[in-house]
Amino acid sequence: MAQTAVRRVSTGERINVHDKPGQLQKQLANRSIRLTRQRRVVLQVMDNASRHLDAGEILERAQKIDPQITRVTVYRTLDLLKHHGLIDELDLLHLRGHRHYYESHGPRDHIHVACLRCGKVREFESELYEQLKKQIEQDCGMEISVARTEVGGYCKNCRDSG
Amino acid sequence: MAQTAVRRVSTGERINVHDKPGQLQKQLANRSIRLTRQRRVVLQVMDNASRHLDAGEILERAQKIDPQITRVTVYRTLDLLKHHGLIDELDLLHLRGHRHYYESHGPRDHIHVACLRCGKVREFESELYEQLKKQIEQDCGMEISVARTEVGGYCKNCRDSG
DNA sequence: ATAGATGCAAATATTTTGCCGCCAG
DNA sequence: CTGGCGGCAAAATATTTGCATCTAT
Repeated sequence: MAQTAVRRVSTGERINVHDKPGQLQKQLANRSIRLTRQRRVVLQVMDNASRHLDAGEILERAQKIDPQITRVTVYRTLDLLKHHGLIDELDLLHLRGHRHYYESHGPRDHIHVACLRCGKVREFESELYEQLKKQIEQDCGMEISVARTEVGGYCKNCRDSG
Repeated sequence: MAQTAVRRVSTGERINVHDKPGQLQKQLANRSIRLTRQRRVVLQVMDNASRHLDAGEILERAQKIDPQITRVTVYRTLDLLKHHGLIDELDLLHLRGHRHYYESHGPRDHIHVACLRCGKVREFESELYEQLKKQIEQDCGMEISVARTEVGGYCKNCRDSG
């Protein structure tokens, strides 16, 4: 059996830690991308998010910090970050409609495991997953730059109570 | 135009292993779900599709068979099929905007491997993937009912020519 | 006969675009 | 200074819903 790591939050520099000053912000600076006031705010929201947010939620939080930020800017910034591979875009199997969710891209890929009944989403890392990606690279002659896995099912709790 | 839609597999990999037409129709009948004229058409389109279609494309094809079918019915039917686990919903990493694509759910899960440059999508099956899902079920106490993996990268061809 | 489907139109939701003034570098 | 960025409004897409009517079973 391969080694497993469930919900590991301390592999090196996992993000989403309030105390750490903008991991994302640094990344952008490194790439000499213009850092505007609005971008700073969106980055801050992403860096501090402890769960997956959709564009609307990101806008909400951003406006609490700086009410001037508009929806359009949020979309444009998300697009920027996405194209630089700094955030991932998920839809969590469309559990709650056709929204898209965003999370800052950690150092290691993880799988999103969602309960179709209670909606809880759990993150899962596995050596097996890394192996699978290597296999794909070899067998398909591919250089993988993004990988996304989303799994839906019923958690123990929901099976018992329903 | 006749309904001679032959299943062409562009990636060299086998796609829908259910060679018999009307696999979906049967499934619905088995579940004693009302089979209307419109549903038959949408099912036929899905069964004969050789590539992933979005809602608009499904509507187009359906209307070629029966012009009376409306967009709304397509959405409602897709929803029905989705909730019965008979089709999968993908977004192919939003390679071409935020559309959603649908494919009839074969007997075995496969991974979608897309080239971010040329856009070619290949399907990939692996025992490793099956193991990974088992691992998730065990470690998370989950009963998995849907699993979706989409991978993006650059294929050999594009790396060489780019 | 009747629960459930469809069609139509309109409402929602979500994301993108054109244009112009403004600001970070 | 200046080219990229943000704001505004409106457009383009995408999806859902209310309601009257029709139909598969």
